[in-house]
Amino acid sequence: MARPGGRSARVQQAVHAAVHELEAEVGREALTVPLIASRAGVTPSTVYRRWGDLRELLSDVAVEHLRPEAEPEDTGELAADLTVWAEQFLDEMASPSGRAYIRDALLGDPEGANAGQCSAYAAEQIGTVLRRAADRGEQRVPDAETVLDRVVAPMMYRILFRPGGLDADYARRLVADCLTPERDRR
Amino acid sequence: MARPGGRSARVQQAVHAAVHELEAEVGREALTVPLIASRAGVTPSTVYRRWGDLRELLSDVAVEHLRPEAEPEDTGELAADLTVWAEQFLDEMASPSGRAYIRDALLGDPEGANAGQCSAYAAEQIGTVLRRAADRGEQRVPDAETVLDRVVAPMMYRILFRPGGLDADYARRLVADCLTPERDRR
DNA sequence: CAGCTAACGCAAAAGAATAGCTTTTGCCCT
DNA sequence: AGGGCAAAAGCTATTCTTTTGCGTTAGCTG
Repeated sequence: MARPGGRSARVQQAVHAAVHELEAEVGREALTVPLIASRAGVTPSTVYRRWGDLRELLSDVAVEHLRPEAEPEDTGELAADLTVWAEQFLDEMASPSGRAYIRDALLGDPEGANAGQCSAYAAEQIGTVLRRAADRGEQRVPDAETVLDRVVAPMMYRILFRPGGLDADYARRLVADCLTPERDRR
Repeated sequence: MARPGGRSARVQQAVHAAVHELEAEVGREALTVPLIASRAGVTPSTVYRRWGDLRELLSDVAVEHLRPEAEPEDTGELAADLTVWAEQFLDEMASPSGRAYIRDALLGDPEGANAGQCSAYAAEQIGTVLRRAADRGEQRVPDAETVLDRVVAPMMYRILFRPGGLDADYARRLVADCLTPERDRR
């Protein structure tokens, strides 16, 4: 955006707020650009020009919803920190609204910038957990890439491609397997 | 569908064929229901009634594209079989058209049936590879779930959420790590 | 072969998206 | 401060998509 301040900023905020309100009032399926624009006190053409289409707008909004609200909990031990974080992550992402936001974020975003942001959020939180562990002097702290591959990716894959059968125990198993590489599998 | 044979089947095939043709001719972005319907020799309302909207239709077509065309190669050894398969899988899925099909399949499919089908295709191919290995009497053959979690899921996650930086070497590493669980990580 | 009904065609109407042009409003420069 | 430039929003007409109601066709069943 060439003009971050003033009217542009107000319009962006009004439109995002309108999406939030209308999502709650009429449901995601019933959202349309004219409806959102009218609620935001803006003309539809403004929305089309700024966002291109409804999908891209919803993609933007979805990324906001997916931003973590707090720092990961600090229990004093890596395994517990990661487990708690993974359980909560899975819980949020696998819920109906979480799945809807993920899909929206992926969808209206051919370049992958919004999707990349989602991954960056997770990477950031994991980085925090791992850094704490390293600062405490814990041994065998994996790197963030490994945790993304071994914990986050399987959860996301199942959320997107294999609906059903996801629970906190699965998250715990992934974390445990990730932290104990010598464990034998059949 | 209550009437699998006759006209219904012909319409379905004509519409799918029209999508294929037009994808090649005008590009995915330019596809519209009226355009597809006219090419298929059908009225738009028929398409809307059968598929609901464009996204669901494209989701159906995408799943067809994602169906594997051949059995996995048989090299006589599990590690090589899996490596070859993963390399090819990543290559196809990470390509621009592969990514587009994945997104389409996920998108127009609130129930997740089409997405589940994609995962089932991969599981089937992996199952074939693992079964061969077991029949040969190889030791330490993982189960299909493990391969999905450790090989397929990370590739898919990166394709969807972290564009860029994907190559055959990554696929090889995932397979190797999956087959040698005692390997130490930092 | 006769009846039933799902599925399609047709056409009208509602709604959404686009494009051209005008107006407003930040922002920068003197 | 004031003036000029250009980005962004408003307005409106037009096009295209989507929905809907009703009549027709054509598989399926007895």
